[in-house]
Amino acid sequence: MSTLRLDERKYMILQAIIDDYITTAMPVGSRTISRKAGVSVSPATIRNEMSDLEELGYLDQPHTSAGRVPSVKAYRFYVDHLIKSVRLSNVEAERMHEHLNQRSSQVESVIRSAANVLSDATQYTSIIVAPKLGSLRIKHIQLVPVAEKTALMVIVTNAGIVKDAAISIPEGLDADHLYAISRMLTEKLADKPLEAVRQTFAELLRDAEINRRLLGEALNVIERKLEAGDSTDIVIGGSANLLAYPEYHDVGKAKSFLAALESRETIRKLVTRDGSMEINIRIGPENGVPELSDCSVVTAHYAVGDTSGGTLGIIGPIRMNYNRVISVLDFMGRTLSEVLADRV
Amino acid sequence: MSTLRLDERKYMILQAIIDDYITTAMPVGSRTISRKAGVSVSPATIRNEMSDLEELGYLDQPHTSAGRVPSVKAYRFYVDHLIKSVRLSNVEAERMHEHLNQRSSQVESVIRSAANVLSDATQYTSIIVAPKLGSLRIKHIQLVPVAEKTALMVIVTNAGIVKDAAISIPEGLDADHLYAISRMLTEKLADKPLEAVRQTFAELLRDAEINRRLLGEALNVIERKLEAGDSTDIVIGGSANLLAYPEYHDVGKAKSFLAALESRETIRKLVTRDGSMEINIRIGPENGVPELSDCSVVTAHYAVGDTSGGTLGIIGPIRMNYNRVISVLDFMGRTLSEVLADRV
DNA sequence: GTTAGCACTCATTTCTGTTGAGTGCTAACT
DNA sequence: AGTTAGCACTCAACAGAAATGAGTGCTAAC
Repeated sequence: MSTLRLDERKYMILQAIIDDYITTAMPVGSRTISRKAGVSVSPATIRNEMSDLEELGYLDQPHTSAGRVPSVKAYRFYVDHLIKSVRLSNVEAERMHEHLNQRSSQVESVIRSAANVLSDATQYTSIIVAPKLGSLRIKHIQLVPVAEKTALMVIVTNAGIVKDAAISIPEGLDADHLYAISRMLTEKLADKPLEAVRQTFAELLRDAEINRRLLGEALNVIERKLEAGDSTDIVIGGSANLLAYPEYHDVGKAKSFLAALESRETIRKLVTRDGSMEINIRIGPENGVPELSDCSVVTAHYAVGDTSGGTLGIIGPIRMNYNRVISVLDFMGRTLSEVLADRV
Repeated sequence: MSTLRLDERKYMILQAIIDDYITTAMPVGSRTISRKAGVSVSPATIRNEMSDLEELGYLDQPHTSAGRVPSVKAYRFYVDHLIKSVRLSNVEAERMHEHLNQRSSQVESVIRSAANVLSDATQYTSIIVAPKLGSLRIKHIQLVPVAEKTALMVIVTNAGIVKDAAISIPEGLDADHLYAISRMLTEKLADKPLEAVRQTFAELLRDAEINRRLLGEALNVIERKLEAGDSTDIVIGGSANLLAYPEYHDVGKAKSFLAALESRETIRKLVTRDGSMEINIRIGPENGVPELSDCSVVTAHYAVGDTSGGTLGIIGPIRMNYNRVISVLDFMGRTLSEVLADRV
């Protein structure tokens, strides 16, 4: 017996099976495929091919007398070789663009609408991570006393993103002192990227005149806030969308999916991307979160200015419409970058 | 036939039925009640009483041969007359307290954990609205240029809450000007409540030296941000929790519930409270949101300092455990006020 | 006023056969 | 050698039918 290989016809059949399964969620039988336009062989022949594809690991059979279902390996092959980029219709592109633009120019709010647009357009669940602030620059720092021994440190960056954190005030520093320190920090740190900030701090700490406790705490806050984007900056849209699909008609599954979505930690793991590929696709177990091993995650990237950016993504059933999702993400990534560009 | 009245025994039976239905979600039959401790009459007698209660509108019968189910009117009566406040166990109170305290002192983050604690403790869905800022005081205002013609206006209030909004810069104002204006605004507005702010602005606008366009826009932003708490300040916890209850085993219902939760507008309507009652209970249709007419909403209030505060609430099935929910909300309201107190 | 007894209702469960989509294999055909 | 028709076989899904049982309402006795 000769070694099985994926010839031209097997490609075609595999693609037909996946396409059909993506829209119907039902195991695909040989007749269905042979009836398809462009296929001119009998069901029996298809069956033989299917049998080969199964042996090769591209198809699974739920039980003897059901049709075939694509395996994870099949989807992997599909997105690697069979994806054809679909252009969005102009009218749809227009509508998405509009939805993003009409809102206030606050970054937070743009991202929130983007999540809605994304989940509406795909009918899956969308995830958007606010821009990572690492390579952004500080515009302004202000220490504002809010209580006896507590001040609020407010950091404004060039992308118009504001971060704040409580910081404790050492003995003997009054409001005027804080004000002076704010001015000094703003002056020294303005327009510097994070790496330079650290160095500047090192220099400042050598200066005996300045309160070290306060400075240390301040640096700490800046690093924490700007480097490892903290937990407030993830927006999820359309979490209920997936319930429309038959794979979630089991309430138990629906519940565990939604519960997983509630953990910021899980989401963060999901959208952490390996490569710097334009579009990142993780199919089923590939996403690394066991609770979501029957979901696929597709992520893309958007830019804020040319220094930094964030991630946008879609999470849906493994049999998701990858073609469409990729097109939408690609378009949205660009649109988002565009809309946020004038914020920098 | 004498007019039907709710006598002592009917009270008891009604309460028993509601208690049972709350835990089992199954129509309650006469045998079940007569077997209960403290009841010493036969099922037949209970049936007669039930029949009366049904005529009075407190019970419904899904179909002839099923047990009885409490009506909305019954729940109303229950919460108005039959509620007995349950004290939380010390160990539980302790645990909740701990969960709130161990987190960072950022208001946002405290509220986020509070939502989680609340939904965990009740196993329903929790909603927390960040403090309304109306009666808070401004601590600091800073205009930070972020782009050619755009500045970010950052407002820090005494509760340590930071609000920001983009604002356009009129021609001919450079960074130094903005800085001066920030100083001036901070000086004039610091520690003033919103009502006084409006007046101060009126005075400032009379002063010809100051740029009116900018001031007008600034006032606008302040009012919008501080008065009608904007859409970013609602946190929802445990939205998946309700799926565990049989009333949501129908995926359609689950979906429409979750979809309703996604609309900030809907939520805002839900937590807008009529009276200034300590605890506000709206049963089923009483909550005013048709999509959620089979949910009950219980809300309470927490304080930030003694000037202002926010709302915390629970949304769950009509047959929710009101006793427990009320206790938890009451405790959490106090705890939250306590935790946030040192922020002012 | 209370309760036992009984006929009746009706959702739920269980069992049964039936249907039909689909497979795998074999033998004939090109 | 690859393709296809034919056929026996598998198995989930559907549809009744019968059994179950929780529950009611009514009546008559206590």
